[in-house]
Amino acid sequence: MKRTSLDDADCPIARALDVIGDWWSLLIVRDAFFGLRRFGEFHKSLGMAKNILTVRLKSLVASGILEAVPAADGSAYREYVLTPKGRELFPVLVALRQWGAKHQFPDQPCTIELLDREKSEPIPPLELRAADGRRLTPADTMIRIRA
Amino acid sequence: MKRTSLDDADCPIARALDVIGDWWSLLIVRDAFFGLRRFGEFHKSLGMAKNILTVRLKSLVASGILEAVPAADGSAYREYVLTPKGRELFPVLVALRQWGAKHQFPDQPCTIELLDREKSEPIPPLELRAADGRRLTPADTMIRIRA
DNA sequence: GATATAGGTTTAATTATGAAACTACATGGA
DNA sequence: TCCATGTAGTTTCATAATTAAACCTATATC
Repeated sequence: MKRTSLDDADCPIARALDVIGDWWSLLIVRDAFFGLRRFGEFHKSLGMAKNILTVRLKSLVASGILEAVPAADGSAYREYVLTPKGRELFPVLVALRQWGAKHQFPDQPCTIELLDREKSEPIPPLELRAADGRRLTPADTMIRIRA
Repeated sequence: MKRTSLDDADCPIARALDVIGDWWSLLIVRDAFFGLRRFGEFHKSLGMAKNILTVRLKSLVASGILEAVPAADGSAYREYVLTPKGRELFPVLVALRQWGAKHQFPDQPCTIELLDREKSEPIPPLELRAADGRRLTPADTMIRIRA
């Protein structure tokens, strides 16, 4: 009666969620994008129990999303940094951010904005586009199962 | 000692995950995009325990992601369909799908493809672009907290 | 009306999460 | 050097969530 594993599912969404589909992992990744590297930094930022932070960090390292490296300041501690695989989660975070900002702030608007650093202006919503550049709605897409 | 709630966090990612950040919710939404509507359809597709399917459906309805409507075939049963808010999760699912397909199929490539229906060709990776169309990497972005 | 199916609820066992205490090691200061 | 403090965890125990299976009721089918 274990938590059902999705790591052998055919669906890439299921496999992705098997690795990062819990309450904390993507928040750790978010903080890693924000520049946090140390156990204590994550702990303070997220306010989560230390034992489960330990488990999550180990899991993210095991999944190849984070890498544990010697501390940059020369101290004997470790630091956790995003791997290329982890950095490629950026669109997932942006999509979640945009959805959350639009739909989960019913009273006053969200005060945290993602900006284009060069122009200091907000980043427009992610759009799904076809190879030829056409904007696509969900209905414009379909699933194909390759033999 | 309840599960820590993130629904009052300032961060839109945290608020989004508070609603859909569990193992099953996004898979239910995925199936809803695929056209599934009935309790039994979700149950069969996902293979999850029925009681927690009940809880998740209720939660998704309460969050305004799904809506419970009378069955389309005139029977007395209910069906669960995506609301506009739920349909706007599409970029999240696409981002997860693309990441999972790229990184979670180490042996043989993923056999499930998302296609542009009109051309029957694969949909290219989501890209983050500035208002002026420049492609943005994570390093090209920054967070601003509005006063 | 009898039977089967859909859509749940209930129950009990297992697993995950959480808070706090505890430990080991590193660092900094007197 | 010695002590105090900080970092990074681990351990323990209580609580909450997930699971599987049995059960239940209303609906649909014959």
